[in-house]
Amino acid sequence: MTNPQMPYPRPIATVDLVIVALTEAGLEVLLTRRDIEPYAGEWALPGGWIHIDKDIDLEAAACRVLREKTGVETPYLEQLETFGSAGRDPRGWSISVSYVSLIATNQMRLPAAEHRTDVAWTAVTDDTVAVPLSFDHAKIVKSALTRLRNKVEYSTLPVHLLPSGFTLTELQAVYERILGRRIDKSAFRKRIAEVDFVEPVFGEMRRASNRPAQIYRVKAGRSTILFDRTL
Amino acid sequence: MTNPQMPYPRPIATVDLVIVALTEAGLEVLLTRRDIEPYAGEWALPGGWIHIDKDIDLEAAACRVLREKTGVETPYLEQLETFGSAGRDPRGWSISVSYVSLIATNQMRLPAAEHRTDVAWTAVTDDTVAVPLSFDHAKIVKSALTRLRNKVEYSTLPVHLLPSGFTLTELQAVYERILGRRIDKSAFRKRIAEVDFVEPVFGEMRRASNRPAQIYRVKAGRSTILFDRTL
DNA sequence: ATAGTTAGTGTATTTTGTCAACTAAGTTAT
DNA sequence: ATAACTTAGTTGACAAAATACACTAACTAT
Repeated sequence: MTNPQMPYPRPIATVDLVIVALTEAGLEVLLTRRDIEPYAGEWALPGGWIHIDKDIDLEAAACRVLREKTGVETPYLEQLETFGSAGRDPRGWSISVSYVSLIATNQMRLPAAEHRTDVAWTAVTDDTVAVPLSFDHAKIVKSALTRLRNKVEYSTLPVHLLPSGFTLTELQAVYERILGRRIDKSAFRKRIAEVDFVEPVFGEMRRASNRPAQIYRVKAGRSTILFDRTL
Repeated sequence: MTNPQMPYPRPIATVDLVIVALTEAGLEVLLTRRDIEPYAGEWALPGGWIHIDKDIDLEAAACRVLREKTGVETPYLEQLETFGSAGRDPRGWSISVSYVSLIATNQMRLPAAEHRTDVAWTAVTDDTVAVPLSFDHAKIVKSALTRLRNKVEYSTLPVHLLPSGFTLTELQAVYERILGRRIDKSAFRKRIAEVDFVEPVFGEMRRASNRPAQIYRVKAGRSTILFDRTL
């Protein structure tokens, strides 16, 4: 820093979001089609420039992007990793602060309604989406899903992928689908009880042609808790 | 993004480093005294603007700062968290991409030689340094040390705080000092053997007035490995 | 009633962690 | 020389925890 009064040229600064939901098909990521250059017409993560006049901080910028794309107001939002280099954007040296957001499918004001071709949920396999992505967004997606899978192993994070009322069997199924392996029912319930982050909603039951299941909700303020050990 | 061809005003972009070493006194963090406004004369984390003409990417910028301050060339360097807001720097909306670096005390070309008053190692207690820090750097230090302590629990990360040859007892002592609790010798050695990341340097022994101890080194390419379970 | 299905719990077995003792190999004091 | 001391490194008994698997419960459909 020889003379910082003389301003250095500044890099481009953006936030990009990996918005994840779990559907029947598996994990899906929300993508948008770019309407301007560079990469016009191609798929990219929802994101945008930081508006230094409107956004009070990074998280506010990420929230704004999320609201604009999905209408979700109070999501699970976590900073992921920051990518910055001379080459990742043809317009010049750029920084992307990336965030992961988990949302329950039913929480959205359907941003990907059938007739829209500029927003789409895209299935993820092997931490990769099926379509090619602009910039280094494929790397960001991979980073997000690696982090997600690791964290699921020792946290209550998957509740954010479910609606507010759910059964323990449903919760277990979310863990199993993300981890890609079976979990023992009794071990799973023991762990959930220890962590003490859900409570039964008395009277509310999920009914089917079998024994009804108790419906649970997250205890106030305990939505993300880390386990001592892995599942 | 209404018209991104018209450039938005860009935030200030910097990298800041939490450089950690372990001395007899405990964990210490390297601080520098600022020579220019804002906060001239006060302590801050080593850091600097991203030079978009010289730095190829964020990690290169962090490496440059580390080299300038400590002379260390091949450190353990890990991206931590990115802080950005309208208010954290009086000069305007600014982004700080923070990194943690672990270095062995003896690896440095003494940046904090006795006669220098602009660089200093400062003891950490309770994830806080003893002196007040500029900007939001106290928050960055806290974030770094929280991450460090968590990660020590399930990774081989502490080797980076030791010189290249070390005994298992020395390695265990590093874990114990960071975690602040005793670890059972036999359990510790079992875990280290399982992870298989160190190997004995045959013939080299640490000698004292007792039974000599085998000296170990990190196996090539296995310097940072995660455990299945916690220590 | 009975069969079928999923919810929810209990238990035996195996695995893992804890604690403490033990042997090993050197130095130092007598 | 030898006994005392110190730290290195290993072993085994016991307690605690994870795992697998079976069992009981509560409903619907036939």
